Amino acid sequence: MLGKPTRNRQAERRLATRLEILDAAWAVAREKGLSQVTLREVADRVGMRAPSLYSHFDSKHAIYDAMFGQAWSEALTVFEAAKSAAPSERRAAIRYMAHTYFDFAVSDLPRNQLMNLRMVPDFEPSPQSYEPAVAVMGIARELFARHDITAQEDLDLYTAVVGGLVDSQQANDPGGDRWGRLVDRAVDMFVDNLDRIRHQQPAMSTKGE
Amino acid sequence: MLGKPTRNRQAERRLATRLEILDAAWAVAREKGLSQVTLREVADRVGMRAPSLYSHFDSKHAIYDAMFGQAWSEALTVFEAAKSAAPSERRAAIRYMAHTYFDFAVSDLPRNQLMNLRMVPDFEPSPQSYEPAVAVMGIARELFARHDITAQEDLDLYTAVVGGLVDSQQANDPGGDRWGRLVDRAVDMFVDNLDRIRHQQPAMSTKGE
DNA sequence: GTCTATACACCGATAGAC
DNA sequence: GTCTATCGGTGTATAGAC
Repeated sequence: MLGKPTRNRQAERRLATRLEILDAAWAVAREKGLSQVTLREVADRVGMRAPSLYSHFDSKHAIYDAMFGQAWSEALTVFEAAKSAAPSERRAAIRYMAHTYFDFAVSDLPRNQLMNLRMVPDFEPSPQSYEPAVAVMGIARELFARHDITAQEDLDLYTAVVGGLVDSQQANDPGGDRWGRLVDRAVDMFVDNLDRIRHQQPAMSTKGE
Repeated sequence: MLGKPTRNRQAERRLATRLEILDAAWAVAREKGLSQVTLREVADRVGMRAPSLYSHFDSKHAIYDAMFGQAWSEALTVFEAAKSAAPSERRAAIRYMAHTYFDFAVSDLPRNQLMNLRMVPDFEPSPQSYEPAVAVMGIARELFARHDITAQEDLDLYTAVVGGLVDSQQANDPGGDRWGRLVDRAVDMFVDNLDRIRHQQPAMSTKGE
């Protein structure tokens, strides 16, 4: 008597359909903007009627949620590679991480809009989709820890600076590099500030959470 | 024969109604969020039917546009006062301006969401409503010029840093001060970086746009 | 000019037949 | 699973009462 097949054709087909729907949603987002992603438009692109999408996703927010998870999973892949490829010297390493994040964020407008919330009113990611986002933060934290940067305030300041550069770039000069050119300088500014603070107070290096 | 009355009661009434509508829209935004501002809800609060709002505004976007103009006009008032009250020493002056902007932005979530776009899909402010926003930038530019900071890159870096602090604060710790505590440090970091760059290249002080 | 009633096109979501 | 039909919601256009 044969047992259950190791491959489940039905589950594979179902997963493929889910991915097809998400691809269509990304396509609409990139062509017409994130706010123009409607169930009818997405359904049309995959050859369905709008209500049929509910067989694969509980709601429109569930589609956004899955896209959010995809986006941060992509980021996780990029950051894991960057972690291995990063230079060993502190300033160079942080420059490398900053450029990695900046380029990734700026290269895809709707993806970044979705990843950093806003723009989709009332959308909150599920814990599951948030997982890769936490993992990305963990990688950044590890890399900073290599260079003895562990204080939460230091990481907060860094994320605010790099996030501010990304936001300014996308809002005021999309497609250009007016703020991209400032990434190295911003990192230098940050590292110099760290050095200065430690020089003044050399005994507070293991404070952060 | 009497000429035209100097006061136009009809125009006054019309303006008052416009302000009443905008106040109602702000109230909805603060109570339920910016995305929950609907014409029917706003109309209900001022004792009208939804289509009647079209006697006072061309569209819902026109309401957002007027709110955008109001918000930046408030900012202009605050910044003009700050300009007069700012300390004369450079570092202290920039700290003062940074705190002024940070506190203003953080104190009203929906206002800031509207001022810095996003969150309202497809909304673009009209040139007229954008005017006070430009004026605010002009004031900031003047104050920086007092301290010989005129290069566009320097201003770009500053706005990115302060904007990043505001965004981080509102997104990750609304109501708290986790990033607010970093404002002084961020300004110091910025000013130190300016000093360092000038010390290295003392002949590039009049480069910016 | 100001407001209302009505209507339209679109949205996300649900119910039920097949 | 996917369909059709439909619901309550939205922004908005228009015709007409006052």
